[in-house]
Amino acid sequence: MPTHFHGDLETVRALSAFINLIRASDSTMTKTTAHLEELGVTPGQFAVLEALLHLGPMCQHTLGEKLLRSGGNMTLVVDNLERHGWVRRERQVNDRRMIQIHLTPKGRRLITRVFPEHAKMVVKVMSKLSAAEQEQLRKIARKLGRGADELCTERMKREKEHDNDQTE
Amino acid sequence: MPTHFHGDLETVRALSAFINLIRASDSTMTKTTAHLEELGVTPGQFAVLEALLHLGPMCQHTLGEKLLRSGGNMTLVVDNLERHGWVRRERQVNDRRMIQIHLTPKGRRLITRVFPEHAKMVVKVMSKLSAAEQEQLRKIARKLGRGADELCTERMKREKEHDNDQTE
DNA sequence: ATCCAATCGTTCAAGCTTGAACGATTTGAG
DNA sequence: CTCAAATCGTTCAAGCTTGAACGATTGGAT
Repeated sequence: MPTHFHGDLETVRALSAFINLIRASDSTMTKTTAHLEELGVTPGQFAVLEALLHLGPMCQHTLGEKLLRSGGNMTLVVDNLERHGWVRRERQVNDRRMIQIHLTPKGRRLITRVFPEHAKMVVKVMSKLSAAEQEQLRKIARKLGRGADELCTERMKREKEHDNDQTE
Repeated sequence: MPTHFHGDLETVRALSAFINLIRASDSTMTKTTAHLEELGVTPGQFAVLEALLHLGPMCQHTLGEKLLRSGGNMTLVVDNLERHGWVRRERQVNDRRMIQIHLTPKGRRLITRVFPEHAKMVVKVMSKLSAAEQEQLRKIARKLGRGADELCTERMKREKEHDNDQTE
């Protein structure tokens, strides 16, 4: 969608980059997760399984941070994964607040089989870009994502200090 | 999240670009829509109001295409916007299947007031990138988005032909 | 003129996502 | 040690999103 907004150059530039970023993300995500549907695996579930496969067992909170999802969401997704028998919860003995999530053999078999298909689909979608463009995209997107996250944490820090100022 | 996946160079490159794209989109979207919350405007509602402001009245189906949302979703979002008195439905006389969505004066006042704040936030988030980087991002993301959409329509076309082959 | 296919909006069930409130557990300051 | 604050997972209400099924309407082929 072209931005039919007329304003100063800086704003138009930022809005154009933004809208194209969002739409590219939307389209590629939809495209690359379409094949999961028939397996009864949701994108959220796939993301958890993939993280567990490539990063190893971890507690739900860490999982939520990695995947940018809320705690409540992680509980639900892990519930569903557990119901399918793809992961198991293991209460930590040294800190009983944490519950580490492990792939079951069944879950490992699933994600090991499904991930290559996913990777193939990503390669196919990305092949619309040259290798150099993919590299540029990676660098720029990484920089942008980091920046946005920093803005969020900065704002949270400010609000926290502001709260402290008020309560003192 | 680093991809701890080890495979051939092409796959690693595509996956790295992909994951950073998704995360950048997620983070910037979250950041730039945070201020809408306090107004009782959801991101989906904001998107519709903005489209109506900058592109003019249009029917729900077109709206769904522009915003990459399903028809059922558009019905719900327009319902909620109508409930707030921000838009009105107008049945077309020449084709009674279509319903054109118009901004009400109240809705126009709202989006006219809110959009600049949104734009300011986008500029702020994007300012982590140089002007040249923003331009590169726009071009690459646009190319990628187009490519992914084409893949989708191609697949739909193939499936359609396949259906025809079967029914014939 | 008739009828079939396509288009558009609605409805519904299912699932995802979030934020807030809550209980259990741990940590650290005094 | 003691207790307040922080951390972690759970629960819940609310809202978003989709796909499929459905009725209304239109266009085109015969």
